[in-house]
Amino acid sequence: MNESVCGKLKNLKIKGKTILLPDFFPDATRGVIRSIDSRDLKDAKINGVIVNTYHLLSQPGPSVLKTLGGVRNFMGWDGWVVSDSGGFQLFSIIQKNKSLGSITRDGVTFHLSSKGGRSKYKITPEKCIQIQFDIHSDIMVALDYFTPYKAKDEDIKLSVDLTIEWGKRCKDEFERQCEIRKLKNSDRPILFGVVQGAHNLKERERCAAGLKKIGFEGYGYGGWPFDDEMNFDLKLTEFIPKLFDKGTFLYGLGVGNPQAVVDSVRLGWNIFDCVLPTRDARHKRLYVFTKDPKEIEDIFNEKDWYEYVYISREKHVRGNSPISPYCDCHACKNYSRSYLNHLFAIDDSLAYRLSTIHNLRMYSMMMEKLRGEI
RNA sequence: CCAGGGGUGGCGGAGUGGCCAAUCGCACCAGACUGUAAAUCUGGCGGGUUUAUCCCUUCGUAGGUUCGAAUCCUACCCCCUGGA
Repeated sequence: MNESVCGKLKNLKIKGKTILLPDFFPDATRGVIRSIDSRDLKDAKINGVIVNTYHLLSQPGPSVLKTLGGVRNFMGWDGWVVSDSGGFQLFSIIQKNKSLGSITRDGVTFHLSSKGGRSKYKITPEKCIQIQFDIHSDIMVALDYFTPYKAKDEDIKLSVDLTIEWGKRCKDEFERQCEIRKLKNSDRPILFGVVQGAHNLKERERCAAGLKKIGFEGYGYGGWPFDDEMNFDLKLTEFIPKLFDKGTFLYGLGVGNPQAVVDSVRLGWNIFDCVLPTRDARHKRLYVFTKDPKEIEDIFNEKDWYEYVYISREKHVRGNSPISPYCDCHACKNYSRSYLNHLFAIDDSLAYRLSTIHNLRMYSMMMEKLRGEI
């Protein structure tokens, strides 16, 4: 374990409350963790969620969120809320289909609403921050320019240039909004910048330096954190924290599967979000510890401490045991594998709910383990 | 008993002389999913091997026609729908 970066940041104070670190916040992209509600989230010991600025801009729209007093009120959630800038999906979708939008120095224009229709949206760095204030999130993300892993050098350079430029505009707008809203220091959300640069370490370094100069309260892992073989890129994950002072708040955007989260915590990252546990749940892939997490002595150095259960397999039709004997989630406490298998077989939405609750509880237990609570 | 329709791989259901070991769907098996265009997608799914526009067995049963039959003919068995 790298003691110089690991474990330095034990908590983060925002708006007078404290986030215990590390933690994992699942993706409530559109203001909901698909198939479950805020109470389920709380019961699964989830402390925070990340919502998406672009998706919420598209629906329900900032004025609705403003009227409702922010997304927390809107979704009946009293935990932490991170708002992602929307950069990632905009860029990744435009890269898949160029007709869906365009990118200029001023911002991103996009022609697809979350309804599937063809409304037009333009997100500039300023607008991105304004909407995040309407969302009323605790942690905000500066608009960044995403590049895929295999990006060409010139694209990487452009992405770093614009990520820094937009970062500055976001930061300025952030300060302006705090002023307009007369937020005291204890009421302010925090804003972090995103380190781009793809696989190019020099560009990563340049991006980190540019962002540091602007001065954010944290920094995110941008881009696609995988190597050529689609393995989680540990080299990059280790490299980026070294570009910042010890104790800097670091956010692993889109990270990751359980092993990637554990590895990233070891390397100094503090908060994570990823669609995997919730999407996998809906896709019938459940996560289970291979032994009681209390008995995992050193999760950073152990292997095979978790595995998948493909719950719709025929072998679970008569499975009288819970998904996991080491799990205290609503699904494991009250239902058998057999029942869950049945719910999937008949396509009942309860299958998605119970599976999602379970996978999220697995993640929250993993985080408890990483915080040394169990 | 008469008339009509039909029996195809675990199931449903295409195919109606060669390109058929047989479209497709379901089920089943093995996977993928990483700041959510995703309750989605990929591959396998008769057997064998020298892995190939190869061999064997298979489209109710038994014969037949044909260079060649799931496909045509005959008989038989079974199912469905009307009628006595």
